[in-house]
Amino acid sequence: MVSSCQACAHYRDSDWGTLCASKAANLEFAKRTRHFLPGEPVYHEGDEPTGVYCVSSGLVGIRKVDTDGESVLLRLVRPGETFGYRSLLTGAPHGVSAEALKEGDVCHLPAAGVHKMIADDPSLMMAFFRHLARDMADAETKVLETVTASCRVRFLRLLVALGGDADGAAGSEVHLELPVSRQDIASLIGVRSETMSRIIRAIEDEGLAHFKGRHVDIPDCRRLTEESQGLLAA
Amino acid sequence: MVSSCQACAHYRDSDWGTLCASKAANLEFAKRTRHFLPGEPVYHEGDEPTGVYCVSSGLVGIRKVDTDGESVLLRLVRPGETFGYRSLLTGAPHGVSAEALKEGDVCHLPAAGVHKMIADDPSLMMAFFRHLARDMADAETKVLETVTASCRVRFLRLLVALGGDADGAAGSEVHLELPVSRQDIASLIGVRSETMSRIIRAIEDEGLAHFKGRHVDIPDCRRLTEESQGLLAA
DNA sequence: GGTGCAGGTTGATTCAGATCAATTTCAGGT
DNA sequence: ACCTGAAATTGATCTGAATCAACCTGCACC
Repeated sequence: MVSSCQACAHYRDSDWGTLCASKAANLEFAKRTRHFLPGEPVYHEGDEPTGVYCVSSGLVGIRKVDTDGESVLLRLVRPGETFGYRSLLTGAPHGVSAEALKEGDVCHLPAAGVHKMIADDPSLMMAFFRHLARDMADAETKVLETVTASCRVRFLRLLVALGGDADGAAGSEVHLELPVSRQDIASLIGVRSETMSRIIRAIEDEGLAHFKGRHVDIPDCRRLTEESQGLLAA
Repeated sequence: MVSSCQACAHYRDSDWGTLCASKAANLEFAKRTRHFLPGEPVYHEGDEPTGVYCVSSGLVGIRKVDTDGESVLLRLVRPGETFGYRSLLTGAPHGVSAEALKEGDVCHLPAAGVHKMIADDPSLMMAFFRHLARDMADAETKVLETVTASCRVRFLRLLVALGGDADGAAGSEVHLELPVSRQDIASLIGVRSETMSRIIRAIEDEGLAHFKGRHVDIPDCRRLTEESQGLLAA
């Protein structure tokens, strides 16, 4: 039942993409794939690292919880993406928790194999560094936005980000799917779910986008992008 | 006028501490130390990386600016700490800016030398990874706090962090020095300077701490720590 | 078909912190 | 000492988002 990592659709641009085939053999060794249902935890904050994880299918969320139970969804981990490598490589307990947000498969690569591969091929360490650097840049942007931008703008920016590389042609229509529940979207931009409802209502009323379940229709992609830059002019 | 890095008081627990002496010789080679006055920029967001920097004395601030000019002080870089390595190693332009917050010296180590040292000794790469991992953990904590904690609590936590490893003995008195202006402290916790004034006033009135310029006296360290955990009970 | 329940919506109200505006304090320069 | 400009304080007011409280869904399960 174990499918090869190298056969994975995302293999080439994953963190493992630069490993030469012979060394990548370690990937398969001792790999364990487990099926997760929405809400199931992969690991908790404070757990000791046992290896790294790679999303095969579905969606994983990285969450951090405050002392008083309040939590924020820090980021999403998509298929092909590796996570949990930070704690493994520093040896510190996990500082965040990971949970399945959608049903899917997550692979677990035990510590020993990962350490061996890193020793064999320094490019892997570099790949993890790059990955972490990208996440760090996102985190920094998030801190800035949380402090300076209104929740409306933060949500619009999220939509633009989810819309991906849609060309910015004026009037171009884009369609996208929210990857998670509205509650989780709210947690992702750091607002209450009630507020999330209201934001969506307002955007709907303005005709900026149309929401139906997790379905989003954006009639004018350009206009959305402009508004997401912040509403300076009245 | 160039003093040796290995003679630096912070050398051993810096990112360079694990380099063996012979390899560390590259550190001195081509190193340039420059004096900075408060407010002077080290590099700007968008600049191409030219090497890494190490704070010899003084204090450096890492800042990120929004499209509309609003900015946040993301973190402080203290003497002995290296910064700017992220962009150098990923090859991407700087995503944040760095500026001197206090007068002092900052060393610049050109790209070539750094790459050579990393090639010679993989432990250096690992040290940078650890450093980045720590910063990432801090950034994640900051995101969570900004969303869930009041600005009062955020400030108290900053005080506790600045107080460092003061033992938690009840009633223990601690004295500390704010490293930067109140404006910058405000920017660090993501509030307006007016709000900062009011927070300090309130804390002063409660007798939690006494402020005089950058001088802070904390009569009961334990109490401060408790309050910084969030004010659950009324 | 109900029944339970998580996910989502809507309204009324409150409140933390921003904003606007006016001073006051303080450090540096001449 | 005096002048100047930046840093800090203070007050009045406004507002975005949280909070509290119902009330709708749709959908899994008996």
